[in-house]
Amino acid sequence: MNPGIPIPSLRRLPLYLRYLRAMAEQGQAMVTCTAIAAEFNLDPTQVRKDLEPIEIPGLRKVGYPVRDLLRGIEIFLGWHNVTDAFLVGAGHLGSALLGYRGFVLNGIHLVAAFDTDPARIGTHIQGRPVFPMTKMAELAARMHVRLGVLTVSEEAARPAAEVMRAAGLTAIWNFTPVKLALDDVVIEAVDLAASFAVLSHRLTE
Amino acid sequence: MNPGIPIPSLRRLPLYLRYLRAMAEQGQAMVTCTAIAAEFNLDPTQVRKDLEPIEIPGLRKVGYPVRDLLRGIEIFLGWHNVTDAFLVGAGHLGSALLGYRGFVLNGIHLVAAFDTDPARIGTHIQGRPVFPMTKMAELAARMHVRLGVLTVSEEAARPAAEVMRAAGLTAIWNFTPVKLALDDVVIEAVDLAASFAVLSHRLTE
DNA sequence: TAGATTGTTAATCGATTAACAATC
DNA sequence: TAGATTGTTAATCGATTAACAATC
Repeated sequence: MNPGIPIPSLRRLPLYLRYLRAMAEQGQAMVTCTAIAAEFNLDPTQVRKDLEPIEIPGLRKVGYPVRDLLRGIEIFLGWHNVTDAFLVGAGHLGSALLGYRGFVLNGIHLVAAFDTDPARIGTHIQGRPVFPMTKMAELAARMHVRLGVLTVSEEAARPAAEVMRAAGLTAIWNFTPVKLALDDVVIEAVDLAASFAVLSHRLTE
Repeated sequence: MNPGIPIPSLRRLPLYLRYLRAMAEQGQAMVTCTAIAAEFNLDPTQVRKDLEPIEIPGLRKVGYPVRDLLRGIEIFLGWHNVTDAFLVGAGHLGSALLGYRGFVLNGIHLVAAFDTDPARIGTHIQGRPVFPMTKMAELAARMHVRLGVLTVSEEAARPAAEVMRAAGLTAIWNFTPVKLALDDVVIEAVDLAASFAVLSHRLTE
């Protein structure tokens, strides 16, 4: 029924959020679409369209209230509360993500890691315990975790995703190059190869 | 004049390439758009449109020659030769990327890392030497490197990008959350926040 | 031949951009 | 009031999807 916000708009919201946080930090009370658009080289009308679903009314001639808009975006994205998440695959990339402090600004908190490697199981990485995959279902239920960040190798991606589904996780943030599709699980991929393809092609021109 | 390939098509090519490599591995000689489309849940017509700029003619009723198409995509993306690249920022994420073996399939070879931290400079990470930022220009010229992978912290992003530009790099693959824009430098961002926004919003529904 | 697939043109859909009214 | 900005509708643009001709 409701067509919802366009994906491109959704992807731009974190950009605006970062800017608004900087403005709030500086004590600025109001901000215009023109200013936001100039910052990111966008069309002011596009910014206004993007902000429409947030439903924070602007003041004509003045702009939008920084704090309200900031809060509105956080709530719209579900970033106002921190969501606990599991990390699946405690290799190089997984360990890097465990160490990334910026996640809390996006409402993510990695509470535990899972791996198949006996050498890693039982250790702590960046202060988070590493469990065997077999413990996932029990811990997901006990800790009410429904989001998993998948950072295993290409070969391990499909079986690991299946374990995550079986453990009751309902969302997977997929960092592997494998295109996953599972019933009843929301999957979003960070596609490094796609991004690099765009860069590479522009370099060959 | 030439409108060029659409970005969405470009981003799908690595997907097809992976599939074609798997097919070639299995010794399959021909592949149809229908099969590729089924694999990735896409429209067969879309796959055909995406493959059009590769200019490898298909055979009606039979499909496309796997090896030719595979090679065609590699050449189209510039992935048939390995491009040497610098890693800028040898922290958690940078170290993870240094350890990622899949890059060679995308034609990237990280030959050296750069950092400002004296504790890291002079060491090796994943077999690659870590140099001070001040050495970048000299080494870029000597090694003919023009691509940089930026994995520094948010705060360090702009100055680091400026050093890269000054060192003569012409392309930056930006893993920081900062939106960069530099004259004469092609920049492509891996936007984790944008990706997570899509996932988060779907979870709030 | 009949059927499946490529190749290509047309129609549709959705996002971006332009135009402009409302108004503080 | 005049000018700047929001809010909204219309036009444009580009990508996706549908239709169909060509042909192996």
